[in-house]
Amino acid sequence: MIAPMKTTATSTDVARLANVSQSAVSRTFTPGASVSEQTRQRVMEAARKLGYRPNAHARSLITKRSRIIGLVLSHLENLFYPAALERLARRLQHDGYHVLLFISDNQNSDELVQEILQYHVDGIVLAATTLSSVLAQRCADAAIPVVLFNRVMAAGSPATVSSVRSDNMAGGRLVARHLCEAGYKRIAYIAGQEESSTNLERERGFREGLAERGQRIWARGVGNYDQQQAAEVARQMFGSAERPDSVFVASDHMAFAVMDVLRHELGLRVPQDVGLVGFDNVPQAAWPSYALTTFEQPLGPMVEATADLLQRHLQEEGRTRCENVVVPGQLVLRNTTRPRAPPAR
Amino acid sequence: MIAPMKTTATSTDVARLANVSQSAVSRTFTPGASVSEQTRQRVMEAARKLGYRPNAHARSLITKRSRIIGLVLSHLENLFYPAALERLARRLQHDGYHVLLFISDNQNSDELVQEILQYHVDGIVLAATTLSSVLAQRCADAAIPVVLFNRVMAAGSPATVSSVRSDNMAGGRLVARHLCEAGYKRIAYIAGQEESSTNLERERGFREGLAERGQRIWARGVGNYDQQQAAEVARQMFGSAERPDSVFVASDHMAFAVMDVLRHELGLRVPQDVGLVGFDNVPQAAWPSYALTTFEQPLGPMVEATADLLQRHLQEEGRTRCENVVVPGQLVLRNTTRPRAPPAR
DNA sequence: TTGAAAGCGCTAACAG
DNA sequence: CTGTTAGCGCTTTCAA
Repeated sequence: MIAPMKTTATSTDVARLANVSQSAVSRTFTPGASVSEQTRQRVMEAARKLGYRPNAHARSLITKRSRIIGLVLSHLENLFYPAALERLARRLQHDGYHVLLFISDNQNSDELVQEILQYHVDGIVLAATTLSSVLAQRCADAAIPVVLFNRVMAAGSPATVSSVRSDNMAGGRLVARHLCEAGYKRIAYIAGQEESSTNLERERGFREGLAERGQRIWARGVGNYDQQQAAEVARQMFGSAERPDSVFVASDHMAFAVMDVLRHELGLRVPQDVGLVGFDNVPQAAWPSYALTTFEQPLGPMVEATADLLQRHLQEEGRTRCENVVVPGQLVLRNTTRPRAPPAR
Repeated sequence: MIAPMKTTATSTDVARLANVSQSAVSRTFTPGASVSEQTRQRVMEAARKLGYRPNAHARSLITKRSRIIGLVLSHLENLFYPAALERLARRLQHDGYHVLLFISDNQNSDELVQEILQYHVDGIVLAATTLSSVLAQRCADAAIPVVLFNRVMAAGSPATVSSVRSDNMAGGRLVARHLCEAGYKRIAYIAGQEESSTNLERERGFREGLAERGQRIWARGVGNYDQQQAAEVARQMFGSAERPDSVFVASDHMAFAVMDVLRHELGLRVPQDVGLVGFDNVPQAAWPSYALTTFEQPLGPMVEATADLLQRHLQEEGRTRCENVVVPGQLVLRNTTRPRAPPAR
């Protein structure tokens, strides 16, 4: 109905049209500022006519808050991350924040930090298992709130940043118990990125769980959270007659590749010949073709915790003790492991 | 080695420390500005000491370019989108741009436009099959370059925005030919979102391809690009004895759900009992458990085209004719359809 | 409640 | 090549 405006209107334009001061315009668009209903109306009217919206850059220049959260990711093939990304972005958007995306390859972390800092983001979420801890530290040094998603700082790091993760240790332990109770005897482990906190914790819990039952890891390989590598490991590990009778794979994403090698390359049946357990419970784990038994990392609670942590850091302006949130997860039993006991009748 | 700076240094600080003017600092950080090697060194030195980086907001306030691209997505479950997201973000990041993410639910498109506009993004990529055209139009009206990814404007829209898509029509046609040549006789179609341009084009091409061979769609259902709905359609469609002998599903994502229903709920064999073809060629289509025959939408070229289009719009400051890029794709034959002809011996 | 004035951190003329 | 000056669009004292 109205001709598209070629140029963006400024608060000055609106003020002029509404016959008020620039401050009045500003106040109208500042929740909780004191403006009379009358001026507010006039300003809104003028703003509508001009298609005016406050310029976020000008605003953040003076308020020193950009309402932007930097989100650093590395690889999105593991479906856990896109899912997390979507939920987090939704949640932050709901709170009036927006996500600025950074893809990292784990190299050039210095450069990346500089880029992030330029935008004066209000907070940073590091969601990449494989990201170096120095990146986190750099960001924290710049006095901006950092929360690690699905990982913690490497042991020995100054560790001044918050984190959210699921209970990887407990998860590993539960998987071990489940496998033992199902009667598996030659239990293998396929690791993710070896030095990542997720892998370290999962493997530790797994070993402990096995030890409880007087067992230990019968064979071990490293998949680095990569499908190709995991598949290769599976070929080697299950290629000989003296093969494991079950395997815990450190992520669902790798587990799918392993299962495909088992079934389609080696002709082994899952779970009859080999029991298989993953970790994450990504949507695909529920797809009937896989029906993967796995430990669930509860995305909803993890994202909520992340957003909450961020909010708290933002409000408390600096002095907030960093926190390490651990959200509980659960084992989801599907069809890739034998049931716990033989049918009772 | 140096104590973490609590507060961010400004160009003024750097100028003072380096004993130069503020402009000298600015020039040092502006590629292609004229600064003597000497001053440049001194500025860099001072900047390093202070941990200085130009403030992106202040910069964009005056340059009127934010080097931010708004990316609007709706649902990320369809793996085509996370993959696109990652590549696009990488590419833009490489060019010195960054992606600000917006998740849309197709409602409140007005509000969303306002939010986007606040950030004065340099360009917008709309990557959601199901997004309303009015959103696109609004953005275009604000005189900011918009490129539609994997879709075009609805017919009848003012259509002043560029787009990148694969050759959906040709894809549909190829699928039809392939199915006919493989000898299928009762060929079904499961649609995506009915009014989306992707679905319209794919279905049209499909119908034409069938017509060429004197065939027509034998049964039809609507899955709305959703797995649940697609599964439900499959149950109905293949539940009776008079069932189709093959089906073209408008996206891989739906096709996986359909295949699982076929195999695991209805006990039908693919491809022996039912031939199945998808669209997209997402990574999962290559997983051996699915080995889905599908039409590939070539992500690399599509993303390149999107970035190029954006670049061109940005450089040509306004007057650029809008362009509709169609990148060619190809049929990827896997194991969900019978081979073209029976074995020759 | 309102307006005038100052200034956030930066770049872009314009002289020199 | 360099510094001075003005001002991007906004919020925020401070007085009225």
